[in-house]
Amino acid sequence: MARKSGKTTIHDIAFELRLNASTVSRALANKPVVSQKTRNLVLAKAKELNYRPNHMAAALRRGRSDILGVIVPAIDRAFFASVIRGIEEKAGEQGYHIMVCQSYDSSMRERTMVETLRRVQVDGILISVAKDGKTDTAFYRKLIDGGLPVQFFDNIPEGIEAPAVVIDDEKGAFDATTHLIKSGYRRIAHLCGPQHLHIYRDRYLGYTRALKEAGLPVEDELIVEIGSHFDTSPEIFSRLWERPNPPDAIFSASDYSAAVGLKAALKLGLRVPEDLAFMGFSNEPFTEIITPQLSSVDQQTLEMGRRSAERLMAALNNNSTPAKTEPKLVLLPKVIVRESSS
Amino acid sequence: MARKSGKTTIHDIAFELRLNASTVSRALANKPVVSQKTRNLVLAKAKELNYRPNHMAAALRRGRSDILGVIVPAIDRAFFASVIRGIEEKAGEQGYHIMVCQSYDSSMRERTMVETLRRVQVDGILISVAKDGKTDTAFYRKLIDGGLPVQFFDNIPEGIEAPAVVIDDEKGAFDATTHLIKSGYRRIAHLCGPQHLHIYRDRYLGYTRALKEAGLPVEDELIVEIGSHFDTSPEIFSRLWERPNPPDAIFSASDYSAAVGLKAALKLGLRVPEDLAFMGFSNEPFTEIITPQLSSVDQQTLEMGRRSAERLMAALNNNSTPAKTEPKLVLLPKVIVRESSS
DNA sequence: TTGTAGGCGTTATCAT
DNA sequence: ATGATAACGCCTACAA
Repeated sequence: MARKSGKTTIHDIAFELRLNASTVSRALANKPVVSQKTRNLVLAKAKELNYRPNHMAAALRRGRSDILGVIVPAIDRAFFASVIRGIEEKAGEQGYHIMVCQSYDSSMRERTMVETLRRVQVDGILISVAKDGKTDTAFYRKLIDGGLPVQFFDNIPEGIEAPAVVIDDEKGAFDATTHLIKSGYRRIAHLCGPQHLHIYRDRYLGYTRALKEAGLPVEDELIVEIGSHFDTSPEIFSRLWERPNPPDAIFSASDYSAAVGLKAALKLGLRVPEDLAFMGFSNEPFTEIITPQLSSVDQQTLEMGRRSAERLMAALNNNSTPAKTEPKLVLLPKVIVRESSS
Repeated sequence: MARKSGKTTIHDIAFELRLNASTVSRALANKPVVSQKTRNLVLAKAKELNYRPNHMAAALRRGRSDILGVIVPAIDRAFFASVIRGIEEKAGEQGYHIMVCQSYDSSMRERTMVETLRRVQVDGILISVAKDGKTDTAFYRKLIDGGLPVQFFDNIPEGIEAPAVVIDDEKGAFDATTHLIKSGYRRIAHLCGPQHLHIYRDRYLGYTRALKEAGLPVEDELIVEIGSHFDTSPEIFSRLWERPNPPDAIFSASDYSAAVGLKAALKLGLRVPEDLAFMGFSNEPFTEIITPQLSSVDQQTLEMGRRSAERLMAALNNNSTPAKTEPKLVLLPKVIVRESSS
């Protein structure tokens, strides 16, 4: 039994062994100085008393918490859930814990969360920036200059030198569009996301570059902007289809919009992919499940999480800003060809 | 400027104001004793020095961390991602943080995670138990008796009195099956999950009860066990279909298996739901997106997360074991009728 | 209303 | 190889 009623501390162990707390601390920390005999005694007594180290006390003393903060717009979006999994995996391997927050795509809330995480003394923060277009670049610049290790991923603040892990949206879109062209499609429409976000702009650029490199015209009337990632109004599709010269393929910046379009097409009696091909973006879990399966662009979410965590932790160990030399790591997306564009 | 180079502490504020740290502490904590004048001074200086409270230090002193541990099999499964969102929402509202861990459905790892979370001094733990059938009931009994507030949700350990939030799987299955019966289907097959898990056993029981109450026979050959939640081998479906007297509806304990079966049915030229109806379980995001849309049973995931968090925090505030009086909260699932069973 | 002092549990720096 | 002591930053009796 420990002396007091509460939890066992190193003092309890020391007391019972007629040792000093510091010796116990050293023994537990496996410092080479302590004698083998003492170490065994301590270890045995620790087990006997059901000792459980108080991580917070140690953290306070050492000045590091071994906790990483993670801020994403929403935990329950497949993309982020997967990235977080990757982060947790890698963090766990190195004895770090993660504390997850949601910004709900509000930049203001995001800043609040950053402050909150700092109070909790996280050693560093991983952020996928809120997509409300109100990112305060100055805030993040100050943050980084202030010495807090920050690692961005996915959607990153523009005009700022900061470590980041992103995927090459431009190349993903380029590859996807090129695949459609090589499959024989010529009038390829594009459902593009809000252009104030670089990820959607890049997808748009990849799309147009693919057309140009293939000698195909870029036609404005084949390009439709969708409200958001989750814009699923069938009207978008019909607007395209009711044109005199409709497209023979659709490359959407979002799997959701692609799926809705696909459904609308089937309802009209069109054959997919013979009459109309579809290509989405994100490789959402449902793409394999719908009929026909939706071709898409995989964003390497697990990898993104893993690499982000690795880089942040490396920076913490080197006691330097993350990846000062090569601040931005660009992952290569992968076109997954399925039934909708075979 | 703070005295030393590092972060500002209440001592820095006190020093500059020729006050004592305890006064600063009280002012910051909004204790009524401090004079308005002093409070204002402190607040102003705090802002000026960019003071940020060290939550860990306070936690160490007060003996509570305001951190809740969460253990789930996998963060990136839609079900858990959604529950976690609910937890984070509610926790955040009351100033709690969450620390998320994955058990990867290994009971051993789960126990390790519990230990790890305790070291970090979480105030309580929320757990959805690993589904490898190796749950160590004694471990959890000791845990709870030891005074650590634990709140289970979803998959809970059997044979143990512990606070839990679950959904009524039996009723969900009953309602789903009854819906099929009322829609005119008579030979309803069931794809059931591993029966050593109570959630799947309950679904099976609900299914059989519905048949019995409707005066329909329970036919063993219409019941097929699938390997896991994600078992998606089309053979399962064909095995059912190749019988002399095939089913006219399928109630699956998993949306994934239902979707695969649905796809196989369409490939065979069957009309859904005219020739064969489908009903899944879980209301996965993809159910709305596939064609035809899959009917399913919603599990109130967000609500489950919210209520779990609420109950745990209530227990923490009352300084009592969570919901001693009504340990198990049962949420009601909801049948969502879509095209596959209209 | 404010100051003093002690301690939360650990670790790091001395000294022995 | 071990012990004594101080400190991490905060909170809270108790005293003034």
